[in-house]
Amino acid sequence: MSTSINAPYHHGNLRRALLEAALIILEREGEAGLGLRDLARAVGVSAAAPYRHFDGRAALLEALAVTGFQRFTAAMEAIPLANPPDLMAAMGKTYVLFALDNANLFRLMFSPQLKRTAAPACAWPPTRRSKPCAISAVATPRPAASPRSRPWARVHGLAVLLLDGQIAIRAGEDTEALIAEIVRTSLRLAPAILPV
Amino acid sequence: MSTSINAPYHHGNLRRALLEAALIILEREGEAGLGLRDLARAVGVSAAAPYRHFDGRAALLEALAVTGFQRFTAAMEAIPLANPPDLMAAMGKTYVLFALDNANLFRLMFSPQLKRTAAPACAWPPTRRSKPCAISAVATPRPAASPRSRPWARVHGLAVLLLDGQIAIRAGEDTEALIAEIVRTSLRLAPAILPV
DNA sequence: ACCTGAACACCGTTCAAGT
DNA sequence: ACCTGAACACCGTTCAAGT
Repeated sequence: MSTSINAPYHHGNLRRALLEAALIILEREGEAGLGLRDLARAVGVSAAAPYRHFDGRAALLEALAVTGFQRFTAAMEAIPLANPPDLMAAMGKTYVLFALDNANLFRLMFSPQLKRTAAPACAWPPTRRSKPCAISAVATPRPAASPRSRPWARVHGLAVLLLDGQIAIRAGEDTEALIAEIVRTSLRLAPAILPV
Repeated sequence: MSTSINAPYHHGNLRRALLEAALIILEREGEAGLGLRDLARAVGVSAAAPYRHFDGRAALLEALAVTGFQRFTAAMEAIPLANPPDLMAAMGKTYVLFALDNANLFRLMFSPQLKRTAAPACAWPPTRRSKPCAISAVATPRPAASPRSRPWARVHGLAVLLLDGQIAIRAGEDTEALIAEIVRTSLRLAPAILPV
């Protein structure tokens, strides 16, 4: 019986189990509270076991960030497929809600302490040219980093302001509607009027 | 001779020495790289000595944040006294430049992991009513946390975007001028047009 | 190939003891 | 009153050894 419980870890899915447990701990305790030994304990494995799958704590954090960017990109790329009446507003809303729903993961994704060994997998907007969807029309690649060419900057700023509690949402307010309105206004004005 | 070197620490300025050294290490290594034992070593004192002056690492971090807010507030309050032609632009520029010049301290000041035991000393805009300067005309107290009532939110967002590298400044660009222009535009439009 | 156990050099924190 | 030395329970990381 104990064999059936431990069996999966001998079948190659310890890496996934570690990542899943790590995501939960990260969101509950924050990055500082995510210890490699705690993680190994949570998954029921020895303290040294994670080192078969990750080069160390920094590598684990980067792997978490990469899965974060994958989920984030997937969520953003799903929006145009639904043909919403206001595409920009819908994508901005998804952007901000992802940040609020995955606060610590989002913070980690944009943390300056990330090693970013797998650079292109740790960036938004995605740099690959293979996906010709609405994103490429809106998103500009890294090199052209002029403020004018970064329409997502405003939305990112809004997300961070909400995360930092710098913009507080009053009790009883319709969070989603408020965010949608702010995002809509920001994105509409951004290219037309504002230099950011 | 060794007496003259160690003497200051017996005269009551170990606390200040710790804070000064901590600020340097924080800016060089980031919050994660600021260890209590490293700090004690850097100041030439035993590992237990800091505990006479701070309740622990969290308390030291909060003390750092408090001095950060003090310096920040002082810098901001100095602007109106100089009677600049465009007060808002000047204050916004000071805000953003402080963030860039004290990146890790600024991040710590708004970090969600801050204990904030001394709550009013860990906030911007300052909550005290004692200083009737231009700030009180612009800054709104915490309770009224509506997006509309937070003109500093946009500037804070810009600061974080620059810190995160989400808005990159191209090589050869006039950083100060660029920031000043963005800040000026943001602050002017904020109360009039935008809901943030 | 994948995991364990024990070890190493560290932490933050506490506490008796020194001056 | 302020600091030291030694100790405690932890870390992240490494490495021989197990299966």
